[in-house]
Amino acid sequence: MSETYGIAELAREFDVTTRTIRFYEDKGLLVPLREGQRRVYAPRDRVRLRLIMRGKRLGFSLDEIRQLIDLYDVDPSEVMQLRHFLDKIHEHKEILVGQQKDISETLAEMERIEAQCSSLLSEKQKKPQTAN
Amino acid sequence: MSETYGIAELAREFDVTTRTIRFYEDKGLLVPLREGQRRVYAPRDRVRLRLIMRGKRLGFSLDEIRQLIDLYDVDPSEVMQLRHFLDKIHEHKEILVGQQKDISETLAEMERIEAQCSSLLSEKQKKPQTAN
DNA sequence: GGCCCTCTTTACGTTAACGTCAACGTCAGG
DNA sequence: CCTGACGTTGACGTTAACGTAAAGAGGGCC
Repeated sequence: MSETYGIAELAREFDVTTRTIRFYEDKGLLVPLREGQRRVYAPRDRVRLRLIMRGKRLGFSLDEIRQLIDLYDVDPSEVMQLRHFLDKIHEHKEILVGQQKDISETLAEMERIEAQCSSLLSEKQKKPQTAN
Repeated sequence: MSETYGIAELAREFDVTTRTIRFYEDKGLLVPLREGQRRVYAPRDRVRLRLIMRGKRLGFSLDEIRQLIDLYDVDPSEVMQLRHFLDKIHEHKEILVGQQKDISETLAEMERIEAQCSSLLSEKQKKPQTAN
């Protein structure tokens, strides 16, 4: 019933090399099952890989990403751990909100430059003779 | 009239080392004036440094950041360059929008986990005797 | 059996982004 | 004049995140 994947399969899907996937395993980001020597990836590994890629797009290190991923596997055993988790989550949420702010600032500036740039361009195209 | 800054001054303000600032200069991200041997930073260098830090928070490489910064110094000379600029801007805007999506997805998941986590916590605190 | 293909481990190489250390100049204060 | 704070260049060290190459296991198939 449960779908499984080979390493090359995942590599193609996420456009990374198999080396990269094994590297992530070395770093404790992925823990696939084995069939003999072969690595066998379950859907949860695929989800993890997706989380990893998203983390990378946001500029987080593999270390930070691992901590993040661990948040998805909360085991509701110890209260202390739950508190700690909540702290971690708050911490990361703040970083993300900061990034949102950085992005909207940057986008605003991009659009300012863009407008200025394309107005210059249309001017030039109206009167291409005036090299003024 | 125009304010200037020393390297240590900027380093303190942005919480980086002087080594880092010199490194950015090596990479062509900063081009301070000189007084004899000493580097003298103008307000525009300070702005650039701010842009660099923001870029880093968003996970861009120094190379990408340099390209970005260059966008702020559009010289309206050549039409070809303007077109090229517009392309670059579009390109980067798409990345930023992608990041926005990644962030809001992640934030949503964080809050889902957070809710689940704190509901577990409050349960535990109501009946701390049931180690169930 | 021979060949090809995928997968495995092991190990060394590489790039970016700095850190660290050495060796030296310069200027104000005591 | 000496010290100490601050600045300079240059060179080598370090860490993260892989790339690359070598050498071999195992299975399918003709």
